[in-house]
Amino acid sequence: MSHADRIAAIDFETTGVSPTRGDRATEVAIVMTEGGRVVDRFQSLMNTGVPIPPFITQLTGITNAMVAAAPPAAQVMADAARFVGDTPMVAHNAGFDRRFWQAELTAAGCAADQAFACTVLLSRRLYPDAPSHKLGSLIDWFGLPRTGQAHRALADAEMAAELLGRIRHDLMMRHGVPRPDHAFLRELQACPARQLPRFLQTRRESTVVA
DNA sequence: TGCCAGGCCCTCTTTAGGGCCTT
Repeated sequence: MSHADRIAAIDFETTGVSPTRGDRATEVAIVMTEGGRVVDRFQSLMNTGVPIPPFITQLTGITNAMVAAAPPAAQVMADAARFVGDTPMVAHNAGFDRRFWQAELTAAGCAADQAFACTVLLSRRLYPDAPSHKLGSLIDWFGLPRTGQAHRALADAEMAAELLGRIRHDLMMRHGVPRPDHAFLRELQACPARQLPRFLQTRRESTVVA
């Protein structure tokens, strides 16, 4: 399997939704996939010194004591950046994780130029009849396994990787796209829903000709 | 507790409003 077939699924736990308003990451996890298989994992709590609101602790189970005992955020992010390298990434609601990825790497003095694809946008394209496009709801809807504690970074990154696998599987088996790589996923998520059938047909035809 | 932001997406739209999704 070629290195070019790698995609890294990432998930952050944070103190809130807005890094521009002072929210910081509390935990990051990255699940490395290659040809649809999980080949490596990265996970760490991180300490930014920013207190975690009580309702966030209730949601995630991550306490101020836990992050106080964790390595500094800059060290964790430097390790995460090395782990990812130039691998393209995917996240569930990628705009959120991309903002924290960029903000935390910038704060750590690292570059952050990885491309992101979004499993929310892809799921809305491919599964418009899903009752909900929340990560856990989609996992349950597909009957995919839940591993670990929901709303912890590694469990959510694992679920995002599973959802990505399901998306690529359906693109191949149901839509006839032979190699739904990261660049294709980004084209697909940007395609207006109305144009989706034509987009997929064009992809099939161009692949057959090639 | 759940607003905070940002972006997508739908509609009773486009000179707007509101739901969804992430924590």
